[in-house]
Amino acid sequence: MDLELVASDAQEGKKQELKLWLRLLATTKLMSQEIRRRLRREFGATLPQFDLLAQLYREKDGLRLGELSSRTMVTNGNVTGLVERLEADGTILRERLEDDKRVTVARLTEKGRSYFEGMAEAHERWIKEMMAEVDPTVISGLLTHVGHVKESAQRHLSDED
Amino acid sequence: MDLELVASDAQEGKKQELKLWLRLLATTKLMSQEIRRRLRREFGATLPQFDLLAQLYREKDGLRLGELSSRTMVTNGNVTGLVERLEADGTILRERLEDDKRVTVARLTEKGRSYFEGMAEAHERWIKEMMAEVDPTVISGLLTHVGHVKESAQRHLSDED
DNA sequence: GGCAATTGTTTCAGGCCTCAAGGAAAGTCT
DNA sequence: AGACTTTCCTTGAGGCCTGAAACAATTGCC
Repeated sequence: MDLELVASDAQEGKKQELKLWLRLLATTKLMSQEIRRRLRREFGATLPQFDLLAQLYREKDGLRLGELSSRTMVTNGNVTGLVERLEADGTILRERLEDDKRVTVARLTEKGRSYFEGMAEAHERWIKEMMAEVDPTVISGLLTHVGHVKESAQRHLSDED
Repeated sequence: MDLELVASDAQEGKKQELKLWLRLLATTKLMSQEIRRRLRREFGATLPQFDLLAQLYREKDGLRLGELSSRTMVTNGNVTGLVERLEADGTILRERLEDDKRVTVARLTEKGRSYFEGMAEAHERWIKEMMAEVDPTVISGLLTHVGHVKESAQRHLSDED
């Protein structure tokens, strides 16, 4: 094609990032609303709870609240409340360390363990169902490219961490 | 490579959708936390407010709350509160229609208009900055492929709409 | 016209979320 | 030891979010 088209492409391309961002946002919002709805209906759970339980599931010895907070990208203050509610209905428990009485460790109970397994199985099924019409090649392409976006974003945060 | 590898690839591929989902979620969470932080610091605004204002910006005659709700993917009840707060600090105003007194229309004020323009300019800059290290080709590939994911998800919701 | 169903918004309870400020335990410095 | 600083968690105010129930105005049906 000619220079004119290249030029207009370049201009058109200027807002590509913004469009991508809006589309990413809309897509994850759509999907998480659906997941939320189903978690609620079928398990009486919320997405943040599911997320938190998933972290505890793979750590038999439990995690300190601070670790939980950074792994789930949820603020400390918020973890406190989440953990309180989950402890109240017996899916996890919480105890202070003897060595260092500042830290609290949360751990899945047996009940919590099997409860989570049921949810995880359903959750994975739902995701596959929602992405059913997307070509597997496209999926793995997205996996690496979304990874690039994440890494780029990570390097451009206000304060480093 | 041989059959074994193909087979193991196929097995490996089984959780690709789940991985992609988690990565999408983590990426948008990371980016929106950053955007939120900056909107707050530099404009005293929140992301949902920005989103809502963006919709009103392109509709000079305003929008009914129901329209706002579906365009921003925010529930009706939530729109009520958002609109109340935005009206309180004078960026939008709200009025009932004469023809149909059930409907309320929200519209940007002049103040709101220029306030939003400032934010929008910064917002776009931030997005480009965060995606700076991603190849433009990759960006446009993502744009279409994330679109596929969205469409697929849209066709697999519990209740149709 | 009068009653029922529908549409558009608000209200409410419960949970999520952030930032900022508080308190308690452990480490550090002199 | 006593005072400073840091680490880990909790609290509190303000806002976002959902689903369900309440209300009000409009439309449809007889």
